[in-house]
Amino acid sequence: MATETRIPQSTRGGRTGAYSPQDAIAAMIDRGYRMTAPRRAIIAAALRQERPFTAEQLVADAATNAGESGRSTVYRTLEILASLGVLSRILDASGRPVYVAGAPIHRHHLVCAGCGTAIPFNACPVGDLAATLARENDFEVHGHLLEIFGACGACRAAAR
Amino acid sequence: MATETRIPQSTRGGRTGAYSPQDAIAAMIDRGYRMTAPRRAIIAAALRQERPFTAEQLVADAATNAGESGRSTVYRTLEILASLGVLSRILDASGRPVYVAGAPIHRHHLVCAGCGTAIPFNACPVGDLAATLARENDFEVHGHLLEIFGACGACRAAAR
DNA sequence: CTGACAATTGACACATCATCTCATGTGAAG
DNA sequence: CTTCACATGAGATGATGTGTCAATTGTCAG
Repeated sequence: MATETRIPQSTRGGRTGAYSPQDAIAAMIDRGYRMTAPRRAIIAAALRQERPFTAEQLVADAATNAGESGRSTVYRTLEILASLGVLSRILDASGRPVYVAGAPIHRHHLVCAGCGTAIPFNACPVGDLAATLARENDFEVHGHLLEIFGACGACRAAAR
Repeated sequence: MATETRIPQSTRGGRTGAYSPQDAIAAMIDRGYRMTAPRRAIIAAALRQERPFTAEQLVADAATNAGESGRSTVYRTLEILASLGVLSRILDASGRPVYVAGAPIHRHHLVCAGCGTAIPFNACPVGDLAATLARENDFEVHGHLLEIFGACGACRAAAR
């Protein structure tokens, strides 16, 4: 069975809800996935990132810092990690999909157009509005995406 | 000169703020763009769409229903139309960019995952929150994107 | 009306991102 | 240790998008 939701035990990365590689590995085994060398390398590389990253970036990173994982394997593993909540797949300011560590509880971020940093926030102003709109438009709401774009302090300073 | 904002005169399509081909052509000429046969065909094809469409779909549509416009021309013209507010470029439920008729006043949409229809809405619950988050995170807000995903009535009915 | 010039076109090359296939490799259960 | 289903990864394929440049064409001045 093991259908329970996995809660990461350690948050020593300082990020709320962040998984350690061990947590991620445990979560994968828990779901019946085999633990292979490429997967370990990809998990390590993914959780090593400090900023949102594209799948293609991780292909390159895993190639240099780990033992050459194939593109297919990287894409597949990222997909699995996203499905487990270890990573979330969000959109950057250009609408391109990027991965970021952490569970996609809300997919709400402040996204810096300069450096790509996505600062998550929990306040959700959408709930009531979504319910109202759903009623008015005969629409069944499944989820929502709120991304606030702009420039972080560091990037504004660098621009000067 | 002619820096005034163009307001579409006709809304007979029934959609709020929709441009007619004539409006779109006038807006382009107004900005100094030349009116060519391919552009007329692309405008007509774009405004004929009843649902959000990708650039590639319009390449195909313009090829069959109009006189074969090149891919480059279609992409360039859609970009111009988006810059004029005739179309907006939004993201579908998969994060892929699609075009939809109308000005992107807020980029707020109810997006149906089934048929891709994007129902725009104007209520914006983000303003105060964005200001607060900006202050707390030393972040300069440039804009935001709010997309509520789900299923429209027609698609729910079709599913049954 | 007509010529001239600059905007525009579109075929094509190229780049990026992502998915699929399938022969080969390997983790892990027994 | 054997077995086999799961996993890998090289390469093909395809979708999307950008850049180039010679040929074409809209528009304006005269």
